[in-house]
Amino acid sequence: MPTIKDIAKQLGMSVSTVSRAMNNHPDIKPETKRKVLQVIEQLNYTPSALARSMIHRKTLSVGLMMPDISDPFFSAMAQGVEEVLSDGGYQVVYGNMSRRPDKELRFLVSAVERKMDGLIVTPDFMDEDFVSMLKRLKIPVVFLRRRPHPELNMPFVDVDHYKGSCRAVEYLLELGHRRIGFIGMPETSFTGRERYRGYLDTLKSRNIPVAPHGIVHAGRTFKQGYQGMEKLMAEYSGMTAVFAANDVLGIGALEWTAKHGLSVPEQMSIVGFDNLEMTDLHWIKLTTVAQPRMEMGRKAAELLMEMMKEEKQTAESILMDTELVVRHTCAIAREGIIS
Amino acid sequence: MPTIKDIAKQLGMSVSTVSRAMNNHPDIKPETKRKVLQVIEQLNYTPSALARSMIHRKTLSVGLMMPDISDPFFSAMAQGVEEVLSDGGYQVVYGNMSRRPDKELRFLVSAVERKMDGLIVTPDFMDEDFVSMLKRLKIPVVFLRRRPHPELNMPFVDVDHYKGSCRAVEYLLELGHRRIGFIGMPETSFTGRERYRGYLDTLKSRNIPVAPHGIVHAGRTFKQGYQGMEKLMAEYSGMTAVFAANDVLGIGALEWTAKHGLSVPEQMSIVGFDNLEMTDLHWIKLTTVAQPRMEMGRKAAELLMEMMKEEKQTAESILMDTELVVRHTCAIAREGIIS
DNA sequence: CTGAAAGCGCTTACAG
DNA sequence: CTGAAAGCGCTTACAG
Repeated sequence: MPTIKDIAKQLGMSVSTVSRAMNNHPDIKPETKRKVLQVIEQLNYTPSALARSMIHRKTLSVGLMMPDISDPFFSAMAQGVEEVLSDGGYQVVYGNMSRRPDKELRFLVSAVERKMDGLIVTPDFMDEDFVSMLKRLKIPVVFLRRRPHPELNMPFVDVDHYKGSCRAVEYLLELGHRRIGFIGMPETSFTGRERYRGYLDTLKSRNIPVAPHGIVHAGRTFKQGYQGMEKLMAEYSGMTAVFAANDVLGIGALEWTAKHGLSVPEQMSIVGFDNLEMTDLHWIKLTTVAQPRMEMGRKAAELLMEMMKEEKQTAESILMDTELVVRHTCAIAREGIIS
Repeated sequence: MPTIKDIAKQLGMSVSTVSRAMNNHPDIKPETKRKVLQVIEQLNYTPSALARSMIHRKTLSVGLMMPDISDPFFSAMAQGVEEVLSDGGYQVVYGNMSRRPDKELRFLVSAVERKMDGLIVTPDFMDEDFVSMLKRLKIPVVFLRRRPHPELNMPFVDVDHYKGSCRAVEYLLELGHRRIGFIGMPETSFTGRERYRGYLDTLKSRNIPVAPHGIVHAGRTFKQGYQGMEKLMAEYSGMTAVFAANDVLGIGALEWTAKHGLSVPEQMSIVGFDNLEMTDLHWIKLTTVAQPRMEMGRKAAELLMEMMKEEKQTAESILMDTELVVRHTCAIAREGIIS
């Protein structure tokens, strides 16, 4: 690969002149510039971004830390991030954490070694090491679909899980349901807790008793949703509706009803959360709460670009709204208001 | 951020000594090394990968060009790539092409500017510019789920679409089907053509006439699969089975049967291709052809690492096998052998 | 074992 | 307008 020296030698000029020609500096004779550009073209020369980065003290690269890119939820966000960043001239260096804490740390180290200009992170483990590592980072960081540790003065972009969850439960209440079961994600996750809180608070605000037997913290898989539904059916008598804290659980619950001949929505209403692609399949048509996935990624990227441009370490967080997507898994409660 | 000079100054040593201490060079007094490491720790110094890369002439980064990361098919491959590369000490710089030719070109330019050590590419557009750009690249490149242009002496990792497709059609033949419809992807794609060829050749090899009305080149979406099925049902009389060239089309076809009360597999057998997650859903259970998605990504990464290590520009391509996954959408032809 | 010097491929004041 | 020189943050022969 030719270097700037080769170009200069070929032309019998100094490297400074060649440099000026490529960076369209005003102090250069048009004729000279033309000649330089021609030789550059001819020799197929591409300037080294490494050398430039050393001088300019920026690399035009940003790191994107994702738990699991093969999860459609994250890949949509990643796409949003990539689109706006690449339009802004940045390269995204993507790291798949496979939900392992050591990889998260390693990624941060790599980010400082490689002098990345900014970071968008969706960490699963915010332990001490991670937080302290982040604290001494000198570059802008935005959290995506995660909330930063309180000690970290960093912005986030997320959806209002609590509000979305309240809306889902309200919808069931509007349909006349009173005995509403809950199939939740692990309580260890922030998201899981927020959605659970929405369920609880909405029932309480309407003075509807919360039934301990109506709540199961199942997990994240189809199977766990299925088992959760099974448990609720066995233990929560009179239940006419279920709020599943995410679509995968909701679909698992639907599988249970399909296998056991319980008709949805006639005998059982079900609402999910996330609006995954597959919820719109003909056989599923799950009523659910949509999150603007790609849009979140975009917003995070825009926020980061702004921070990088203005060299700010923080900015206003963005809490986005969810939307209830009504499909075919909910109906008016047959027994009317039982209370 | 401190530099190596700061460390040296702090210790009253030369930068060479500091450098030797970090790179565990043998020519250094253990005591000195200890001191250096201590100050490094204390000042929280991280050496610049940029500076190192300039000297070593490698960046330990590789580019990954993907058409659309939000497609579960590609995201699984990307994950496989990322896993082995990051274990090998490489950073993957991921580029989402959004199926746009200009982005593909830009990505290649960026790869040479940034001195990436290697490239894994899944291009959608292999036009002249792209090929000539690739031809003058001095770094190893492996094609993933794509075949390189014949002028390019580069290896690929892909699945044998033709064979997989033959197997699917053979399976239907074994079940006694003779009038087998085909819902295909666009003929412009290599994959689409290969799978089509498998269908054609298998029928021919059994001396089964190929019915022009039994073939529709639908597209890639659920809707196009649905419409494709509709067309076949209207035009290809006596059809008892359908081979859909990918799962999305197959599911679209299934939606048609479900809506029109045609029972599967009793009245109609359907086989897909890809083994997407959702094909295993309770309501779908589509018999299909599985590709080792993550494994393909892994293999491509391993191939590339080998090429980078041995500074070879090419290597043996890898053609992986598919596997027929039998689920619930196929049954023995009711009419038996019509022929 | 340690330090001074050259060099990786550029850019940018500073002279002229 | 152009060139020589210094410098970005490192590593690596080369002396000593």
